[in-house]
Amino acid sequence: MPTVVPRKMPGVLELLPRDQVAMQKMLDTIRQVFESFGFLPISTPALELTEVLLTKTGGDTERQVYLAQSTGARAQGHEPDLALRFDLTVPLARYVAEHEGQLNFPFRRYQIQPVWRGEAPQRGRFREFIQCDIDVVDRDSLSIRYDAEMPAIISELFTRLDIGNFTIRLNNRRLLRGLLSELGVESADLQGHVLRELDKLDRDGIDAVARALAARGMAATVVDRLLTMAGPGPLKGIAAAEMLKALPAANDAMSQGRDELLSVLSMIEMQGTDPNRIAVDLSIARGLDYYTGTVYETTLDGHEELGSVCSGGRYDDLASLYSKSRLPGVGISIGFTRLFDQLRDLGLVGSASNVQVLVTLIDDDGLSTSLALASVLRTAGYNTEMTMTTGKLSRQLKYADKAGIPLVVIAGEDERQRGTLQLRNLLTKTQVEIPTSDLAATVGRIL
RNA sequence: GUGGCCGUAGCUCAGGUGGUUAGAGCGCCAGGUUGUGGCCCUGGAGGUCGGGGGUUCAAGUCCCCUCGGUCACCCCA
Repeated sequence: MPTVVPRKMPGVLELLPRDQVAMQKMLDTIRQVFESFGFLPISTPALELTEVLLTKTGGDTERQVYLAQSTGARAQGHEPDLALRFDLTVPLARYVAEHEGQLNFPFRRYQIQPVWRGEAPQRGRFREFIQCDIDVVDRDSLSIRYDAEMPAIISELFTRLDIGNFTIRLNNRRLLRGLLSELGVESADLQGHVLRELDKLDRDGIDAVARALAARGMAATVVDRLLTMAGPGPLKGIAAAEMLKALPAANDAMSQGRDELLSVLSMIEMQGTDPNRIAVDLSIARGLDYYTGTVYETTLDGHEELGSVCSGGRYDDLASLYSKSRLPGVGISIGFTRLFDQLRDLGLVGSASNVQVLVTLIDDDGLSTSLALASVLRTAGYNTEMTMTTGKLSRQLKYADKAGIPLVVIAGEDERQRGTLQLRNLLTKTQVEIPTSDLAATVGRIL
């Protein structure tokens, strides 16, 4: 009698095989696009030393990190010295600093791995989820041109994923900081709060944000000027450039940020990226404050409520905690698990088997024939499953149907005497009798 | 970390004011004559009503505690 209820920790996504196939296809597409832009794969261990991972003791981050230790260490009363990675950026920083001497700069890496966060799980919030990250990291300085490459990658990626139209929103944190300091919002703490409120313009509307800012102690006139400049929403093409040029260059940060954004826009145009996919939106800020320049967010048109599905930005120094070298970079990240889960809810991902053919077994005398046919199909490159025990044909067909296997091979006594087989297509409900020697070629024609 | 809602078969849920052997749909299994699936028909398996305590002649139904799930906020992917 079972005594343990089979259940898993909340906040993890576990799929049935047909959905898992769809997920892997999506991951394959992402990887192919990353590689097509010349990014190299790396993989880091799930567990990092706590002294490495938890150096930036951000209060919230620390609260969400899963600590780990061996049972032996625990029995001896030691504090956990290991922790599960909560993102891919900190491990990248450690990786680059550790292997700096052997890497080829500018270093372009992609990384597709799970991360863990001890959150209160809710819809779209997971404790274990896959991130797909790319970053370009260089020593001393990194050209602004790399900032323009990111939207090209995002655009190619979401076009290939074929899940509808999307908008890549750009902003520049330097510009925002300059704007805030021009408005007298100087403290980094207050700036952080203001940027987070600005980020909510989309969701909460201008009035709610104005009230929230006023509650932070900002004067009404300042709030008004801020929302006038940052609040016109996403602007595309000429309108975006004109809006930027009309901004007052009140300080160095503002003019530098604005120039960076303008040059990114001009590079994007040169690359031939679809201009309808690109918008400038001065309200996006990204929560993380290690971004220093360009920032990106991507939303799916018509599904803005999902939030950003691909975000990133430019940072001044990736690994200041681990290395004396100055390592500026720019990168983007896809919260893949959330994206996949939401797309599945919206019915935007398919579900299929990766098994292409089922070879049935009608009677034991046909065992060697069926085994040979399955072998022929596999040699020809088709994913083939074979039924190993005889059973009613109706059951074998039902099995294939339920499993999502499109083709079924039937070779009973009659067919064997004729040197033929039945090839049934479950999708079209059609069936042809063909010579056994034609099997691979016929399957190839159908699939 | 703060606050709201919910816990009855594998899943989604019914079960007025407490009262005989707790139900439905879907799913699952087996049949509907010998080798053709998704439809239909018949039959079957499956629940100590999250757990513990209390009130009562009697509790899935009322009260308390506890565990679990879920949503919003915070923060984020």
